[in-house]
Amino acid sequence: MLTFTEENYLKSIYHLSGEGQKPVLTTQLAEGLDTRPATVTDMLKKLAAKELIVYEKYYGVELTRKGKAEALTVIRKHRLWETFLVEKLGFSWDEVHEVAEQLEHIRSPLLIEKLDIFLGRPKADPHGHPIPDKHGKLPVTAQTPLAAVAVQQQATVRAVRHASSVFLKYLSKIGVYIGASLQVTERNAFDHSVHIVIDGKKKAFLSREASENILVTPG
Amino acid sequence: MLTFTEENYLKSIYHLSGEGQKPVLTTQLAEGLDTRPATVTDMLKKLAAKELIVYEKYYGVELTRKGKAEALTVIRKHRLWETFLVEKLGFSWDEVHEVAEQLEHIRSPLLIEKLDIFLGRPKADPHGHPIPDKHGKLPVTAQTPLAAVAVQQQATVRAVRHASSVFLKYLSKIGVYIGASLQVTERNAFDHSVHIVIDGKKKAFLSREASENILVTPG
DNA sequence: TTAAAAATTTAGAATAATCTAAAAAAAAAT
DNA sequence: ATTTTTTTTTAGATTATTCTAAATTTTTAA
Repeated sequence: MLTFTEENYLKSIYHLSGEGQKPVLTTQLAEGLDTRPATVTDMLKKLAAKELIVYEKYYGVELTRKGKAEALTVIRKHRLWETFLVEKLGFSWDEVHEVAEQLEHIRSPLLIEKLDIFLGRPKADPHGHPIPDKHGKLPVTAQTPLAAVAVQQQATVRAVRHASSVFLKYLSKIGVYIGASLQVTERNAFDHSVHIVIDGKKKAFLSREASENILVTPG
Repeated sequence: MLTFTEENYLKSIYHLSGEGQKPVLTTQLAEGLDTRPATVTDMLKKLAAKELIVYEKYYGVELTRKGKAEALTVIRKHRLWETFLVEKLGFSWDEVHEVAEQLEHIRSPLLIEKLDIFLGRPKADPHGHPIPDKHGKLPVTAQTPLAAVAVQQQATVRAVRHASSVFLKYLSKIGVYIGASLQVTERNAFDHSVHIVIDGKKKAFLSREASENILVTPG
């Protein structure tokens, strides 16, 4: 059985590797987990001994099939709890992360199954992030950043990339939400900032950085 | 800030002392927390240093005002979560304890407040145990064990004393539940076992031990 | 009231997770 | 192709929780 710390390492490795594509470096993990590289090295040895990761000294770390499955279970729990907090308890999307970081470690397969049913087997959390099913399968989605949408094109908001509290609060303030219909009315050639119209009514201005972090589908 | 272990000690001291009446002994705690007396002694020193308990060597331990407040917060969370699991997720009353033991340690006053509202500010959990309000105040109830109810008297089930899984399953099987109307039709003078009628329909037989653990109000 | 039994504490050690400082390896730059 | 810089690992400690075994204190019983 894994400790909370071990689960956090696996989750962090999963995210930093880009769903398990590229190897993750010690310093990246130290940064992401707000700890020291030496601490990370110690933990990597432990996770490798448990066959949850493949760890090659000085090179980096990758998840094994087993490690990836554990990571996806934690991510599933995190996203289901976030959905619960917003849909049922009335949290706003910028308030849920810290609480879900705690709830994701609760151990009870029955609880997660019942929660999933209670929520209507949601496919995505309040930030639009896909919820893995109980076998760790992720729904595939073809989303593009708003930054890549051509002027005059219509698009629907599906997710946000980095769900930091300040970014989410900012989006709420200007009227951007999951499901909103956006049209890019103008793109500044100099800094790639854009003017948008939300739901055919509200106008807003977004920096390139902001538009990179809003994921949409055409139409 | 308290660790999970510290919270469990405070909760255990609260329960074993009978809501803070009598001092609790080292061995009692070791028994209740499934650990060794030596371990308990170590932790008691730590809790005393934090002024959560008054600890007198060889004599026993009592909660301070601060310790009692912490214990009641954990108990509040435990009972709210149990209520959620039964009322919203469809758990049965014998399945909730272990999960609530984990959930009770989640730290978020906002979460607890929102959960309390979502559940309609319940006064008791699925076992009939009173839920302290956010200030640690417990609703007072005048409940008596079924063992003390006279023959032919009518009574309503309000709570169970020891909510062990086997006992709860057994009660469900014979048809006893919180809110059920009971009548004691016969009491055996030898072993104090009783015959009861549930809701004027179902008949059942209960040992003295079982009837000691069912709490009722007259009528 | 003294001896035996039970309960409790102390001493010393183990495991997990963390740290700082020093050493070693890899990458970047001259 | 060296030297310098950066990254990573190792070595050695620290804190929290737990344990066993030995010592001590309290309680019970002869």
